[in-house]
Amino acid sequence: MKDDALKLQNQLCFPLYALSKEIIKKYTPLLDELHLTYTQYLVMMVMWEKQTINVKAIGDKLYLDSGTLTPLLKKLEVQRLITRQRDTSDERSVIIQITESGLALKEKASDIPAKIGSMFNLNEEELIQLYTIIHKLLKQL
Amino acid sequence: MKDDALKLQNQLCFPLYALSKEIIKKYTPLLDELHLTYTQYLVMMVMWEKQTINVKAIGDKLYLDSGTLTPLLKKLEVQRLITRQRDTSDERSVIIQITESGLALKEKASDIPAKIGSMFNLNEEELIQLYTIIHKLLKQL
DNA sequence: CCTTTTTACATTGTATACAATTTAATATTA
DNA sequence: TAATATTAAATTGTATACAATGTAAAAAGG
Repeated sequence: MKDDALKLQNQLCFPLYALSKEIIKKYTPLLDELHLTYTQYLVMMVMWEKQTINVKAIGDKLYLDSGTLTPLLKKLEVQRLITRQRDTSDERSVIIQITESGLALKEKASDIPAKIGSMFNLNEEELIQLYTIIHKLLKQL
Repeated sequence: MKDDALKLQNQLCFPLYALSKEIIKKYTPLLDELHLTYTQYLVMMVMWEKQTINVKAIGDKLYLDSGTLTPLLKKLEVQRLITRQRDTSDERSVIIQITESGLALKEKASDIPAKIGSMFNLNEEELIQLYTIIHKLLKQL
């Protein structure tokens, strides 16, 4: 690798980490109204798409393990947004189901993407570049 | 904003968050040898550059607050990598100084950037695009 | 100069993250 | 099929993150 490229890569890992945190901070006030944290919101997005899915599959989608998901899902259960039950056909697995309240919350969350998007002043070309590179990296790692 | 752009932006926040976490996971085995976590490594990078700096300035550079830094800096102090002392000219401020051991650790860490870089199969153009867009976003947020 | 405000750090409380281990169930294979 | 290996969750322990609050010091301003 060229020296320049090495230097540049050095200036990428930290900004990526910082940017990720700053974006999550922007979500926080919007999600407060729904009584969700960012990670809980990610899980609910999966649930809005799937309605029924097990813990393992949620983890695969969100790059999270049971150590993170188990307590988080218990909190969503307390809020009556989901239910948790063992899979009778495979007792190792726990099936997560969205509730009526959970589904209803989707409407309340519907304006969040646009609000967050409006904070990103990127043009279409930049969005596509960023999308392309990030997904390429995620596949590599 | 166009619908397409909105959809794309939706597929950006989460991948950014996931990518950031995956990259940090790649650092972990390398940093284990130095008995540092990723965040501790970021602080040490600041110390290698500055030698002497106060907590507030570290926080500004790394987007971290005293709630995160105070306990982390105490751990680095226990490891004898830094010292902490009140600024006599402004008793509100705490001055962090790197120690000999702390400086010595820089050599051990010198091959980390190249090792991480080798996991990024991006060409120069992509590196520059990513760098440009991330820094643009960080400035906006 | 004295009151008010701001600043820097520490503390408290909540919520991730994740490695490592444990437990129970299922799959594999000798 | 009995022993072994693998898998899915849960648990434990450590380390962030950060909002909110507390505390003490410094700055501002009347």
